[in-house]
Amino acid sequence: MVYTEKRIETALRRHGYKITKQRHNVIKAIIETREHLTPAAIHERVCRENPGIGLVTIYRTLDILSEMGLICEMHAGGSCRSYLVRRPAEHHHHLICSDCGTVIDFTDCDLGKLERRLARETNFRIDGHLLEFVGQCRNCRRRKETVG
Amino acid sequence: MVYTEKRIETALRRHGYKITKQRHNVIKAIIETREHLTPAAIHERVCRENPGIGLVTIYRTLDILSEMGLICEMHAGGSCRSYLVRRPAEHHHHLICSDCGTVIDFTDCDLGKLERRLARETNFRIDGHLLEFVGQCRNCRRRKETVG
DNA sequence: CTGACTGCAAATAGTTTGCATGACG
DNA sequence: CGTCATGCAAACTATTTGCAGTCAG
Repeated sequence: MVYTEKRIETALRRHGYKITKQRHNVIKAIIETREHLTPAAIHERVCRENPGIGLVTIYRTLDILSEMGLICEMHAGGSCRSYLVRRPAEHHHHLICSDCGTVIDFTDCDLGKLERRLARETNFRIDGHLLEFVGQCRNCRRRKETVG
Repeated sequence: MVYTEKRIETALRRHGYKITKQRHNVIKAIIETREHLTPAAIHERVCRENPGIGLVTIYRTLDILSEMGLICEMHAGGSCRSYLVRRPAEHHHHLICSDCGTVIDFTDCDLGKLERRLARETNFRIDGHLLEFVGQCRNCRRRKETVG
C-alpha cells in the first residue's frame, strides 16, 4: 500500500490542517511523480497548474507532511534535500550512482536483528533507519572503461 | 587502524598538495576530536591555536580530504553536514537521536549479502554504504515520559 | 466570521568564487 | 622562485521569518 492523495489529505484534516488548493497541488505533484523531488522541483511542477504559488508554501507544506511522516526526506551531498511519498509498511532505501546521480530504490534490508541489538545496547528507541549504497552504475562504469 | 595525522599528510603530499600550517591544524583538529564536526565547529576549534584562519580554508581542506576519502562526510537534516576521520578498514555508521542530535557510532552491519545481491541485480559496482538509525535516546525518552 | 494559510520581501545560514597577497617546497 | 594556498569580500543557493491580505471551514 502507498499513501494516496485522499489518505494524506484525510490525515492532514484529522490533525487540524486546512486543505487549500496549494496544499492539494503539492500533494498531487508528489504522489504523481514517483521520483525524488527537491522543493524547487516540486515548485516548478506545481506552477504548471497553479502559477503564482510561492516556493515558501512548498517548504511549509513539506515540513508538515514530513513531520507527520507522510513523506520522507533524503539528503545527498551539498545542501540538497529531496522528498518522496512514503510507503508506510515498506520503507525504502537507495542505491546511488556517485557519477551521474541515478537513484535506484529497493525495499528489503533485513536490519531487524541489528536494530534490536542496537536498541538493547544503547537504550535508544529506534524509529527508523536510512540505508544508502553508493557506487557506480552500469552506464558510468562502461563509459569509464571506454575512456581509460 | 585509524588514519593518523602523519598518514593523512603523507597522503596529501603524495597527491601533490602542500602541507601548510592551516591544513596541518585542520587535520589535527579532526584527528583529536573524535566527534562529528561541522565546518564551523572545526573552524572554531582551529581558531584557538591559529586565529585568523578563514572559514573558506576549512571548506577547501575538507573538500580535499573528503575527495581523497581520508575523512567521511555525513548529512543529518537541514543543511547540516559534518565530518569525521575515516577508519579505512572498518567503516562506521550512526545512531542519531532525533530530539537532541546525539550521535552514536557503530561499526558492524553485516550488509555483505544484500550488497552482493544489489550489485548483481542492478549491475552497479558498489563502493560503500551509509547506514543511519534514527530514534530517541535514553535521556530524551525519559524527559518525554516525565513531561507527558 | 475568524484563525489559519498564503505570497511577498527581506533576513538568515551555509557554501562557493574571484582576486591580490603570501608561503611551501 | 614559481606555483599553489590563503584570506577577504562578494556572490550565490537554500531556507526561514515577519507581515498584511485572503480563504477554508
